[in-house]
Amino acid sequence: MLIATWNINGVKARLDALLAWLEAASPDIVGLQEIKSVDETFPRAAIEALGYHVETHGQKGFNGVALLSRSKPTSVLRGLPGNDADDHARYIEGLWEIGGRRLRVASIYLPNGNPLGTEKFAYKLAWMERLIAHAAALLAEEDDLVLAGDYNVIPMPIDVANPQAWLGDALFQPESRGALRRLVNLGLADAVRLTTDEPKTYTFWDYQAGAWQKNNGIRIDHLMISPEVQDRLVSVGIEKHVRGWEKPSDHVPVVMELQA
DNA sequence: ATGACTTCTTCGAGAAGA
Repeated sequence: MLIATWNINGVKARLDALLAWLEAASPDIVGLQEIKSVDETFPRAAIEALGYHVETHGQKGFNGVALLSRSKPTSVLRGLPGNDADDHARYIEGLWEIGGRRLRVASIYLPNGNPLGTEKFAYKLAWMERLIAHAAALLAEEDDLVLAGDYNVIPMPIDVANPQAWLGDALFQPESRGALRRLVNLGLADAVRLTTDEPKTYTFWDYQAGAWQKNNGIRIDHLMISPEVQDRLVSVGIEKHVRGWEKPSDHVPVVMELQA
């Protein structure tokens, strides 16, 4: 079974790339972020034609997350619990019952948080606290759990080509990294780092200043997995070649294989 | 370097991203 995450940076601008990647990689469950679409205009028909069920949590203009899956989820949660006043579409969670097991997969678009010293950074940190609280509740269920998404956090210096350049950025602040560690310390694991300690392992390259050509990247898209899923982990791959496609997203998919 | 790109708003320049 293949589970993936991809910040697609606009599902309508990226539809051809999405369809091509779904056909090539044939994932079973995909969490998308930054669909930049409302639910009504999400291009679901073209995706359904490839055999996927589509669940969206959209928003006008920016943000927005979705779950694509070979089988229909038995339930779906839209929005991260813990603050009814938060109207950003950044969280969708599905529950599947497959082969007698219960599997939860969330698609997460964690706030960017820049610039520092503004309410945007406070919102990021508060959102991370809500995510930690919700993850703790989910882990207590002891079902298979995957928190997949664009975390907008660089975990460690090894995960960035030029650490010095990010010292003043919300993605690399001690508070952001500490909150990510506290999420992991609940019992989740970063699937990429369970399988490789290779440096220069990135998931995002800026459109600007030739970042892709220079491999000036960062690793911010993560598959965070519960102990039950860790036990079934076979392999993890970063679909780096997708960044070289025509009209690419600035992020690439991250995929893991689990034992059936 | 308040830059550089890119998408979305919706037809033009601004917001947002990372």
